[in-house]
Amino acid sequence: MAKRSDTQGRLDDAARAGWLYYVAGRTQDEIAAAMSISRQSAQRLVSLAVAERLIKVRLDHPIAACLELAEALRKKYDLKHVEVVPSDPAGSSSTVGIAEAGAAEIERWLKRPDPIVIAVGTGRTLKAAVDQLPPMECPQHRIVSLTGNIGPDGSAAFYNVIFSMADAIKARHFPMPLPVLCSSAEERETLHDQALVRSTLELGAQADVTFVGIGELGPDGPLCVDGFLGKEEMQKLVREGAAGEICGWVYDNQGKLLANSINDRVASVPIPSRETSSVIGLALGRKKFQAISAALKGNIINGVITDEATAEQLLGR
Amino acid sequence: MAKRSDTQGRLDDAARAGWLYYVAGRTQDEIAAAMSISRQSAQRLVSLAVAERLIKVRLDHPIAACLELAEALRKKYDLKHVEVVPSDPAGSSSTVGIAEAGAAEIERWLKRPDPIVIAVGTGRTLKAAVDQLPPMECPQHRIVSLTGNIGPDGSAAFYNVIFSMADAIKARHFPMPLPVLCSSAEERETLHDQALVRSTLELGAQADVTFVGIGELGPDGPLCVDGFLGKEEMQKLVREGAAGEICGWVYDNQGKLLANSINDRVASVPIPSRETSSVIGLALGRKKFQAISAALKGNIINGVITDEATAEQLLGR
DNA sequence: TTTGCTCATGGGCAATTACTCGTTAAACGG
DNA sequence: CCGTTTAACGAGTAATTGCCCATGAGCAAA
Repeated sequence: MAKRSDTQGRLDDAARAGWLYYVAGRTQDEIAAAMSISRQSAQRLVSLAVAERLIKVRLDHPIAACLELAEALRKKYDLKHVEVVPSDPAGSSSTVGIAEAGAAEIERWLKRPDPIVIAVGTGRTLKAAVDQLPPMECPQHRIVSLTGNIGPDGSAAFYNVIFSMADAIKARHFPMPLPVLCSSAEERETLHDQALVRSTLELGAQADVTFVGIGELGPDGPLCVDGFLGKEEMQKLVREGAAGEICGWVYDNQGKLLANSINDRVASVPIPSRETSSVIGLALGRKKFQAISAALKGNIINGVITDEATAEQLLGR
Repeated sequence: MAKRSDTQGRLDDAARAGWLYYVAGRTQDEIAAAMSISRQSAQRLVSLAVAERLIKVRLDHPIAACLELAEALRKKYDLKHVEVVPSDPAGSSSTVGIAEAGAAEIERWLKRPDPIVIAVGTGRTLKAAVDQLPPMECPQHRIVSLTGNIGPDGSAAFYNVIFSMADAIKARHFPMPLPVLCSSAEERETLHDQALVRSTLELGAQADVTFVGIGELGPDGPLCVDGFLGKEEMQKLVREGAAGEICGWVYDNQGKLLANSINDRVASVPIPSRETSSVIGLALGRKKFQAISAALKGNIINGVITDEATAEQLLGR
């Protein structure tokens, strides 16, 4: 073994040790014995092989791509939590996979023994996720709704998810006995001054984790479809640069809340602090791309659950 | 997380855990926390991902192919030690690489602090390996030659390697003061009865490790070239099914020693037990393929150092 | 030749991981 | 519906691995 101090020889040894360790599955002790070096040296060679990128690991499973996309998204937007689910090739439903994944994440939070406050927004996607929740007993937690549960016509809004959720998991729940949009900023002030509403507002601010849907704008967006906004108002919003909405809060394509008459009238609880809690958006699909992208850019949310295709769009791939 | 008992979901989890562990480099504790499972379960998932071949490791280094060939050879012939060196594309010399690798392996044994007995055969390949040995101080070991050092013309044989080796490593050495071939079986008995020879024979039987060259037969094989056998005798041997020789012991293509007049006259020490010691053959090249293959099949050697091309031949690739 | 620097080495120790065992829960078959 | 079988789980423990540090060899500049 004439000269082993040269770099090439050392890399050869590193490759050999790395191969024995990762491919052949030997222990570092065995490698050390086989190469007549100390175990510590074997360990150094293995870690050198890793550091020099000689060994490459890949995951042969559909989920692998998702995890990579998730990691890329997490880095790009500095997120606390990202989940990317495989895209349904048929791609018809907007809740395939994401609902299960969202439910799984909600369930992870619910499993915690220490009491937490979970805030939820509204929307079809979130509803689908909550519908996937298994029956549980979580009396230690509290669920608070960020949005009002009174529809534009006075009836209960369909996609207010808090009741389904509370039903499934047996937790104390705090709905917002309000409409989604008030008629004016003054009315909102009055309504928010009510004792019941005020405590809900305070609870919302304490949320440990928040799950929200992300709504796109335009005549087919949920705000219009569910009758909260007329088409004219919607067109005006879009002209003013609105890109999406979360719990009724409308933001532009940089994720900045618009300073306009709509946001002055939104009765929802302010979205909990992204500094102290996780705010996780559930959304996928080409139609919602702009809304998701803007929400991420503006740090309105610091977590996202989406699908492969949308994740790739968000990464500009 | 509706159903997690199904195999698909479990594999997904395994993939996720495997990805987090191997790609993201998280610890199993972190994975367990992230997936809301116990650390033991995380470990099970990671090991499941490995068992199910979900994670694949690849080594980007020329030596990887050699290591794979070595592992395959080791399994095919149940060998104790295999080393495969990259083939020299020019392929002219029969000692390129193999000499260095052989020297490295000899050196590994020499580095051992506990006293061992090293037996050596003869041949050009082995000589080249020994010439690569760095100066060492190994007074604790003993080297014994398996073959005589007297050539057919009464001079010292060229490729008896024990003197070069002893010179380089300063160890006690035990040459065989004999020819390679005796004139008859009776002469061999007489010679082996000498006190000096007898102790060498006994020492050879105790060898902890043996390094031998592998000779091909035919008019260009070492036995003929070095003048130990005439062409007529060689032709007779080949007709009788001889496929190769190690230390003068001639065997057929199944690695069985031939029961003929040549083996009765070979003065060499019997090849040490493959049950209790390592017998490592050094050889490469198309010409020696048959000899190597037969030696491996017949378990005459239980270790081999060769090159990529020869290894592929041996594996029938 | 001496001095100072760098780097590989091996010992020791703490962290991490793998395995075994007894228990529990779920699936299966009668 | 009940007993059997299988698989998964958690706890505990042994094995393995990662990392820090003191040491000494190799080497270049003084």
